Amino acid sequence: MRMSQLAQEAGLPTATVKYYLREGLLHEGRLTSPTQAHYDETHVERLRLIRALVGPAGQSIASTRRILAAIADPPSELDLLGIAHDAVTPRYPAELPTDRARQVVEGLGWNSAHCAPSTLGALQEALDGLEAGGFELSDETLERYASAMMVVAADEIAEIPTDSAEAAARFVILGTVLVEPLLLALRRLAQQTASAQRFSGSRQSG
Amino acid sequence: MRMSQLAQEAGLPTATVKYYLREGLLHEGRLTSPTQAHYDETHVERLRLIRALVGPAGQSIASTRRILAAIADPPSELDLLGIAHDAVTPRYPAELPTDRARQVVEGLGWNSAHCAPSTLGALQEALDGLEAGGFELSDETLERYASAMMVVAADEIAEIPTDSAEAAARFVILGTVLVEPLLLALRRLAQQTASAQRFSGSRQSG
DNA sequence: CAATACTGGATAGTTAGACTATCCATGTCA
DNA sequence: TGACATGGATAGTCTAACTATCCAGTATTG
Repeated sequence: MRMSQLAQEAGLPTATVKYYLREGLLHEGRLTSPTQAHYDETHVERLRLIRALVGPAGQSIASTRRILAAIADPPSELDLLGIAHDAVTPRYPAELPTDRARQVVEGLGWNSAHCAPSTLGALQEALDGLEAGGFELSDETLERYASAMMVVAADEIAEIPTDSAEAAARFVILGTVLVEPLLLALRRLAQQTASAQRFSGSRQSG
Repeated sequence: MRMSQLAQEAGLPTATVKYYLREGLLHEGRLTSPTQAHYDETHVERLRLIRALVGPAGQSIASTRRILAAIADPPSELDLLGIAHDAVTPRYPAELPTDRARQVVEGLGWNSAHCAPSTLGALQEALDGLEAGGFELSDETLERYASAMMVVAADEIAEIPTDSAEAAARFVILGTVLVEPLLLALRRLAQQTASAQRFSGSRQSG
């Protein structure tokens, strides 16, 4: 198919498709002449993936490019997560001390040596944010949250496909990013459900 | 204190403080003359909160304004969550059908009538995103994720302070937003921990 | 085979969001 | 008194993500 049809299939203006081509998010079509190209189903799928990443998953174009690159050139299983997380985690100021984050991680019985610095930075920022908002989480609460997320994470790690490096990379990298909005939506729905139970039934729709 | 000192306490340029004043995020200082004003500790705290919201919590200025307004003018406990979630959830296209989201919620044994439309929209988008990425979550996996988030949510709902409407509003609204980055960070750390366990020990730092 | 429409690629322009800089008529204080 | 700071208004900057225009080169149609 040609570009206008590709754009139509993906529900995007051709100008946007051209933009994604320029930005290297979408692979080139097969040139049939110096000024004409053909696109196929892989382009349609890629566009859908791009939209999912920059839409619900909230990734930037630059981050999406890194994610797609990591999938296309799969790293070894050993540092898959590191690369996935680094591709996705914004840079934190290197001077941000992560003492408290480390302390929390160790307190949970996890080994902070296994944790990427950028992820520890993210935890530190989250803790700082809560503090700025006047929240203090008890250790027990933090532990409950952490074990809840461990349930999710253990599940995900267990389900990493082992048949091919490509499949594993795709699973880990996309799973990292695409499951985030799912979890946040589930949390809110759970809050609404729990709230309805606590305030026994009648709540106005908000 | 005066503006330059306020800005210094918060670690921000005065131009930014002025901007937040203009945008209505920061309450006015007490005028001591037509062109001079005094600020106090509440302004410093407010600035810290604003930075936490627009920083780690990733909220926009407009969303931050809604959040602060909801805290300042606390709604009843009954529709607190609805307002908190609406203040925070981006608008979803109204025509987006949420059939599947409803079905998932009901399948979890929750009552979709207790769920805000915007939150169902968020769930639907998350599910669509996963599908676009070629993921299919089994019902069991979805259930495990949902119950993990219910652990978190039930905890939060149970801890809503009951002494004052202000305290409750602050807890719910800020908790909704500020805990999100915490959960995402914990999930990644849990993944790294689980991964290290699965691949028995030696993983390069990423 | 000429007229027309469309294509891919390059380049420039737009929009929105979040600041940032400049001005200026007061205040303040050494 | 006079240098400097302040609050408020206004305009400018910067980045990200598109969007519009242009143009030479096909494809297509009568």
